[in-house]
Amino acid sequence: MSFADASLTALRVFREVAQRGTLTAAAVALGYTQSAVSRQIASLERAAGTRLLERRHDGVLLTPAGQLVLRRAATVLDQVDATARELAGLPDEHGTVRLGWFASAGAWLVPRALAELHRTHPAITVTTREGSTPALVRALRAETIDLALLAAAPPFRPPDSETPALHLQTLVERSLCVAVPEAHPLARGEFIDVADLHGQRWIAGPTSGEDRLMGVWPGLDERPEIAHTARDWLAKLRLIAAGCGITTVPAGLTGALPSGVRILPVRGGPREQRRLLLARLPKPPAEPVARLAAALRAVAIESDRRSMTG
Amino acid sequence: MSFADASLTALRVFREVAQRGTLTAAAVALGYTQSAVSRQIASLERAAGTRLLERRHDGVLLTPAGQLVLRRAATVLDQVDATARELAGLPDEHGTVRLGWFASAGAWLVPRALAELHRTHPAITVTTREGSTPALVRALRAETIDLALLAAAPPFRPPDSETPALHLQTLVERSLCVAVPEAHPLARGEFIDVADLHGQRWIAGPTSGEDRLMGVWPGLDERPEIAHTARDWLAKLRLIAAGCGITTVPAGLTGALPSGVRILPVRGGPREQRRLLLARLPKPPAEPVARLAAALRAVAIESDRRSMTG
DNA sequence: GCGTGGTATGCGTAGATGTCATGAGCTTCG
DNA sequence: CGAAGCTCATGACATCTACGCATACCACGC
Repeated sequence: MSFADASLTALRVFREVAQRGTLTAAAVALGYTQSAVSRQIASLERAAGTRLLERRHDGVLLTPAGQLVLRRAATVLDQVDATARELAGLPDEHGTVRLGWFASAGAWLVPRALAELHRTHPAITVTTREGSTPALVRALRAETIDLALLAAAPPFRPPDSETPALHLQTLVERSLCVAVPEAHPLARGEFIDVADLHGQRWIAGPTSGEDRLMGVWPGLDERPEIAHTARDWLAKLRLIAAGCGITTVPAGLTGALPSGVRILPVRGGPREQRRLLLARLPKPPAEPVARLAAALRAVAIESDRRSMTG
Repeated sequence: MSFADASLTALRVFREVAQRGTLTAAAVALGYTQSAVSRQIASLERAAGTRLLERRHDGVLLTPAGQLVLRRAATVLDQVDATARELAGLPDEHGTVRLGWFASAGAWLVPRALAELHRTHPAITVTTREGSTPALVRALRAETIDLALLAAAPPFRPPDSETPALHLQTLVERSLCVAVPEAHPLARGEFIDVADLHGQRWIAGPTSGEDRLMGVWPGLDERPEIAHTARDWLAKLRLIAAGCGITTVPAGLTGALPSGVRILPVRGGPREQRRLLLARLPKPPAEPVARLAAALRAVAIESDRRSMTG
């Protein structure tokens, strides 16, 4: 029994697990039961002769051997799938880029950049997926996506500590803002004082375990009143327009506002910087990947300049 | 059902079949029955949605789709096996070259070149296999060997017509010679006249179907008398030393003669040129492969020079 | 303590993957 | 021409694998 006896399905399952971070999630994604996934991993580990995953109560982590196997599995599966496409007479995927993005980038930056890219390079096809930062990072490592737009807050640590380190590029760095209804008293000025945020009703994101609470201004010295929780930006902004509360937003969202909402910077207190990062594996990107990266960069910078001056 | 559902075993079987040229031979090599191989291929073809092999009465040929799959399968299996080695803590195979050679190169050129290479580059490991020209060509295509020493006779056609064409390099081009016992009347002169070859007793190679008869001087206008057939060079030469007959030999064998045998050129009749070719896939070779190629070239040329002048 | 995440495992079944035996097609040889 | 010898294909059967289901187990948070 050696790794050479591993099966392609096992490699597929393993890649999915590495990407999802959880046997259960991988099972759902693959349409398997959790037990099937558990067994596949067990069999792969038996073939490899080592543990590939470190089991934790909140999911799994890749051991060094697991990282090795993941790298190889990714290229193996890519080869196989490319062969399948080629045999099926489908266009090969060299002109296709897979982009992952975190929720707030989808409202503004991604569509703009795709439109721009389609104008200048119509031959490039882009597929995208939304995901959380850790999900996107895992997807990058599993080579399931080629590029990821990530949000980062101080202290700006790299999003994972595995090797090789991801290639990171800061697209823009902006201050966190607050979105308020146009009719709201806070909406009268050109900025909001941090002291005025006391006692507000907040619209937060879904509380996602380890992550810090999103949507509420950080560092408030009170227990915030969460009036609503929503994941979707459009829902959140509509709730604001309806006067149901206020929430924090990245400055980049300015261009995508529905009527009835104003976005204002906050003065006083520590500056809440947020970075928009473009991440990829450190190896040199294929040409369409580089094109998309360039388009994202261009749109981000241009929109940054416009919102500074406008 | 798509090619993505193919199994690694099927790919392994397919590679072996491509390398052997026959389901039956692949089955023997793999320790399977012929029927198992047949089923595996059938299942792979079902997954691919096309025929990968053209069935012929004397074996199989790869269809264009089959060539595509072979290329991919070779890299996939290489990846998997490399992973297996790495997990097992074995040294990786980057320093290893796999060389294939046809029988008469094994007696002289190969050992000399390996000794030379070991002296100058002790870190490079070489594994070798003997094989017929078509077997070696298939092994090159299946990426089971990195380099092949081939023999070629006029009209010097490329050894296969698949794409991409193999990269071929002529190491030496020499005339076919005849080996005779020292005590033989023909051994008295410095050369043999083609007319004197009439009525001799020949030691031939095993009659291998399509191939022309080896060991007997080509173009004799009589039915030759085959006294013995032998595959092994040492056996053949010993038979000659014992006076049992004569046979044709490539000139390069001169340096590896047992006592009691003389090798002489033949005058009269058309010149029977034989080339020693070094073949590899057209992609740029890894550094150890290039080193071995250089060593083979050097030894071949040097031995050519010595036998011309000596 | 109990509900809610996670993973592991016993059990029964369906399907994949082998072997064996046989068949069908072609070439070679007597 | 017919038998032998080679090829690949295929029906019948055994076995082993890998799945789903149900359950057990463990750690965390309320």
